[in-house]
Amino acid sequence: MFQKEQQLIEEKIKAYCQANDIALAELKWQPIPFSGEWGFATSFFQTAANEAKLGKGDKAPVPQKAQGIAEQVKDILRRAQDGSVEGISRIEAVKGYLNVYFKTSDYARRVVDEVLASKADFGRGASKGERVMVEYAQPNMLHSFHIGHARNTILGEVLARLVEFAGFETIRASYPGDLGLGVITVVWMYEKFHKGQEPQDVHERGQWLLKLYVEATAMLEKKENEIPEQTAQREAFEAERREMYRQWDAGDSYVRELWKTLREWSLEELRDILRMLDVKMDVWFYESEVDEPSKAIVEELIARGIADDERPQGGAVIVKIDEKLGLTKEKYRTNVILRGDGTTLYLTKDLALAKVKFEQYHVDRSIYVVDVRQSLHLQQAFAILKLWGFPQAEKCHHLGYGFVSLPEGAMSARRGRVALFKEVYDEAIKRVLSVEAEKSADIPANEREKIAAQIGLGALVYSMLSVDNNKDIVFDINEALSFDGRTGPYIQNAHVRANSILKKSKIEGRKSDDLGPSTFDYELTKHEIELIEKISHFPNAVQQAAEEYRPLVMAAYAYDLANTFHSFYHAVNVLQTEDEKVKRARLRLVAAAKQTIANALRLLDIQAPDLM
RNA sequence: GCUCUCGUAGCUCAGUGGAUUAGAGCGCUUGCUUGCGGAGCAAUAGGUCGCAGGUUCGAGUCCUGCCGAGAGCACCA
Repeated sequence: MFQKEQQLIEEKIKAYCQANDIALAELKWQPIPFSGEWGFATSFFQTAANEAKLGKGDKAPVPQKAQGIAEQVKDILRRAQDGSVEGISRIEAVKGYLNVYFKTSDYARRVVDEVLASKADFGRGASKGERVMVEYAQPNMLHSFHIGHARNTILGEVLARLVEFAGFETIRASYPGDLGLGVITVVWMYEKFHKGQEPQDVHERGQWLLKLYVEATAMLEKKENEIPEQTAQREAFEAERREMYRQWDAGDSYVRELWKTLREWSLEELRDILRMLDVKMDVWFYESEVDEPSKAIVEELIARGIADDERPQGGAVIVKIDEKLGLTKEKYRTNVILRGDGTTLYLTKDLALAKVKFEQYHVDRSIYVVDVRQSLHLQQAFAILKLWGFPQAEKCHHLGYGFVSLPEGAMSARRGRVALFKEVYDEAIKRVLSVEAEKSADIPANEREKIAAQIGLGALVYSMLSVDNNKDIVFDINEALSFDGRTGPYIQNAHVRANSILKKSKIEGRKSDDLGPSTFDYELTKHEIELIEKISHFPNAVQQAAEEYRPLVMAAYAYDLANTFHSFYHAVNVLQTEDEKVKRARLRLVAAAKQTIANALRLLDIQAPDLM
């Protein structure tokens, strides 16, 4: 926000150092980390170290030398300052740092004016001229959507929002796993034992499919002390399931139709959950549609000498990745891209899909939001893409996320030991409603349900985002749905309070939103200053989160901002401010804070209600 | 055996080269509502940043080794 001033000063420092033969190191600017005044700072430690290495000047320790340089620079800037850098109040040299302070009123006005002028676009980055595809939401079909899938989907969506807002053209892609033996198992169970029994509600039906899977798994699993009849029964079922899978593979129309119907039920549930999470996919890649075309790329890779066909020797089609890359130490190893029987694998399909992403969607960067345990597979895929000659392979990125388990142990779809997203969601609403009944009796009942969903989801979503993506999570519903402390509702509450002040100020006589210009030409309190400072960092937080592909950066920022607002709220009573001019300025500051909190929450895929 | 991730307060986690004093939340202790909403604020207590070396003017942050935890390693996804 203050690049112009920074650049001007930087030029003067460079000119001075050049004239005085000082080996200036790169200037890294940062905000001055003390509250009370604003400005930017840079240190001269590296420069002093450079000087020391060259044996110039006295033998003073580096910190002392740095301080000396900072003082020289300060003097030269002060002398040149008259009118040359507008908005700068003073410059000082402290502990090897050069601190450049802004004029308080100018700084405050510029920050608040910019937020209120840009509104929902405050913090949006300039176009980067690159297209990014984020692939996420790849649940296995017919197994219902659990809390682990929710972590995936939330991370993916927030990442998509971040890169989009930071300035990348963004494509959201879902890749549901709609084939395989696990899927057919449910079809078989349905056809044999449950045809026509399905519930009508979208979510009940989706969850019911998971129950069929659990039932089938129990039926097909070898038990201890089986009597011969049981063994025979089990083996007969197993044979039926395998036969159905074979028929599906052969394109049998009856099995295909059944499969299509169940698959659609499962997709309906997925689409509704995405709607609940406010996720709008641009592209759907179904595993079943990628399967057949992916076989063609195997031939291409063999022809190019990247893959080795060992089928004549009774093997499979493999890629010796390390060898082809000329690596001596094992890193990517060797992997199979086509089974001996000619059927495809996960890797086969991912390679084919990557080709589609590059050639049909022209993506420059490709992000995969996938469980960390698949890290090696994705690294292998990226390495093969590189061998294949795709320059975009360098900009493929695996955003891995840690395993989500339950306090009682790992989730297991086949055992039915899962925390279903919809069930957690319903529980969240229930809990918020009970809090609402106590704290927000004045909110009309029909509004409460909607707000409860926003707050409940806010808690759940934030709990998924406030832990670094590569960390495992033990999903404890009481922690995830906590409303106190470092949580989604805490941030939402800051938004509600800001809104409450603005609303009340209008009721008390103000006609419109227009508060006139901001004039911060009074002595600002510490809390006002900290709030303005925090708001001004939002654009940087957006860029950092997007560049590092780390939703956590934004989650942490949003909490910080809310925390600063809550402190301000308690320390400064806006509506009771006597001086009209000061009151107006403070109201504009509150409006700017509300806007920035709303923008941050939007990036986190969390609603910002006006009441709660 | 090899590869990757991680080890920071009682617990759950931020912080990945520079500033007085390593930060939050939960839990503990104590204050604050006849004040814009207490889903809040303020204060107190709690840390040899796994261990040992090294690089650097400067290391929780980078490198090496060790210890400990988890994950992955060719026809599953």
